[in-house]
Amino acid sequence: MTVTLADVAARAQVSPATVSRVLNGNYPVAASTRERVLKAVDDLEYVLNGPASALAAATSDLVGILVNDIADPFFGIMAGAIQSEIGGPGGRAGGERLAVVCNTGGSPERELTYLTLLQRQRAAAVVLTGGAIEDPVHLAAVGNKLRKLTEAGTRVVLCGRPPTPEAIAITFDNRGGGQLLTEHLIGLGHRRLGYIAGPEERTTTRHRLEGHRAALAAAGIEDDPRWTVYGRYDRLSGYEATLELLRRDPGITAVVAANDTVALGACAALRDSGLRIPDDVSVAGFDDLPFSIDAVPALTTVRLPLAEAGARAGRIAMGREEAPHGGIATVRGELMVRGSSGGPRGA
Amino acid sequence: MTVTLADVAARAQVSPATVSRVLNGNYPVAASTRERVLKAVDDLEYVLNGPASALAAATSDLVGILVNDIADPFFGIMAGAIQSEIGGPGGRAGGERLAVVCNTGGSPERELTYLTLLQRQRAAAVVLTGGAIEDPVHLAAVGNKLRKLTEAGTRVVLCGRPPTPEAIAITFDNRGGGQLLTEHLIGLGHRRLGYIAGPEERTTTRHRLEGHRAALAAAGIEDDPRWTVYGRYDRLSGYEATLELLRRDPGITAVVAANDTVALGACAALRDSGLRIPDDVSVAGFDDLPFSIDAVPALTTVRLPLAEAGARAGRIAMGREEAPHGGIATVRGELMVRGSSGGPRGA
DNA sequence: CATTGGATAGAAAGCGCTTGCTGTGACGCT
DNA sequence: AGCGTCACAGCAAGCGCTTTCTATCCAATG
Repeated sequence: MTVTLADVAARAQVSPATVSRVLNGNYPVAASTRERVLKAVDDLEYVLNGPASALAAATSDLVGILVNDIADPFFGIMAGAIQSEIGGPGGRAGGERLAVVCNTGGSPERELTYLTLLQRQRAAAVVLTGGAIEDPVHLAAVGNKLRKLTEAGTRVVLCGRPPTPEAIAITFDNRGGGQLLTEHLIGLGHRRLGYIAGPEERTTTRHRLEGHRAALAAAGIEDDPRWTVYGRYDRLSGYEATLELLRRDPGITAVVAANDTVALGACAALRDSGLRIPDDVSVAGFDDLPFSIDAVPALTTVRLPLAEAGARAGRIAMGREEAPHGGIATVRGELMVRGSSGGPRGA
Repeated sequence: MTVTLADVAARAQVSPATVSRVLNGNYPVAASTRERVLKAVDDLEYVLNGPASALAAATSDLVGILVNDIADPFFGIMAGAIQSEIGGPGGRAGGERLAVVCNTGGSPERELTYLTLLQRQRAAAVVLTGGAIEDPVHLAAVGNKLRKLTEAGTRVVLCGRPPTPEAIAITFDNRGGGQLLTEHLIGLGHRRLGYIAGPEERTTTRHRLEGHRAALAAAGIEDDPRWTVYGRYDRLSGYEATLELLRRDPGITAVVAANDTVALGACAALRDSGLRIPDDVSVAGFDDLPFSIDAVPALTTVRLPLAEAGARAGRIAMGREEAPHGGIATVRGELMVRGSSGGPRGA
């Protein structure tokens, strides 16, 4: 029924070994033989059996990419960039690799399960994106898995994740970015800044918030606890948190959001509350996703080089680029000042 | 070095066959034996060898998802929904499956290569999303591949793609949606409507445009060829096409875009041209992606139930839902009237 | 002309798992 | 008591490929 290597070998009048070598191209095969084999492959429409060759060769051409939410462009952009570099069809690399994008939904258990699944498939490499969860138990479990994977020959790279001892990391300077943003707002004259944070247990959330607070501290502004609201990384969360901030202190003149999506929710809440942006309240986001420039007014935010970071992580995962010195590369964000931020009301 | 089934068997004092049966749970094993085996698995931190079992069982637990652009939420949303249904970790289904998201970038060759790669992996199922390319040669090649896959036991489902004889299809009524949208605009009094189409060779482009023209025809409006510009499904394309439309006929009072992303570009171009939306020119999108509601004014568009369609496709692919009658289910879009559309200038 | 060695091709031993078929006791039936 | 029936467990034959080692051929060398 299905065509096997042996069938091709028979048709080309060579041994299976030779066919295998033609297909893998890592052993001298006479040109005439090669052609005969290739012709037979073509005639028979032969398709290699992936599992069988993975078993025999003890490696597969699968590359895992773990993301929190595939529907979020933040992850989509990174995943796309990683994939373009791992040498799938159309990529520049040699062998044809299959990217396995795994959607963890931010759940620690799923993250672990997916890592096990990838280990089971003997993945060639794994790239984990997005912030980590700061639960020591989970962190240890992930670390353990990553070590196992590495030992089994799987290359592990973190992209936009805090570094761990177990893997090479391309990490974003969320702290610095947060600081930049808040400094900008303070520079405009703002003194009462609301902050909409992400989920409390995520590293990304903490780092961005730390940057924000560092900027406040540097300017000698006391951070009123009422000015910080935790939420999720989605639009609705931004909407609700903004209403909450307004309730707690109607006097805030700026809202800093955990990311652009949250910022859009904040804008909507402000508008619905009859406030103008930036005349009454300034808004800032984070990430500079493509849609941020289309908000009205366009969002002031911190641009993260998502595609570049993903591409680099992909190349490192494929061994086509050297790992950064010390195994860690920190990528800075760039402040994008746009229409959503301005001087405070009455300034 | 690596732990194998045999090691587990030895430790649990049973045969490898028994271990395999415990792990697959499709053969009676005494409770006491099972426990012993499970304990051994745990002690040894055994991880099944995916390729080996795929080879032996002649099926894998990989499910392919083909998308045009993973960074585009349109595809991200569908991919996420499909994945949540195929029973990966956290999904409701039984076995743990790995979703392989393949980014074709809209390229026909890559599409074919990925299908071959999935065939090679003996994927359990494949879901193709997004519009197809209307090149007969390519269509035939894809059809051929799909037939091969089906014959090999891979379930093939199309999601948001025009039906083909080779597969079950959940398809969007792009034509009807396009018509709805333009009817709405005509109803508001518009008579000079610019249309920014997607790439000319895509089915989605053609269907939406056909709907638009049908609405025009029904209202007795002659479609001036100058009013249609082809482009890509991205923001820049919308921006440039809008300027082009304005150049060709400054008198247009509405712009219908191929999708929401294009519509945002159109809005930007109009704004940059000093035109107000919808006072001077109305704008309409398509898809109702999450950001569309955050545009200012919010985008009038056609909502496509991306997540529902994806979920359904996923369930069908997993054999957990019956295929629709005749193998084709058509999903309609819903007109979402929002702020970006209004009566024409001077009405 | 015998010898050496490079270039190819083949034989065969697995890779680690699944599964059809074959035991083997224990149980219940007549 | 005798025998068919179950419920489990094990044996062993692959699944289709890779790769080491070996065999062969032929040109080049002394």
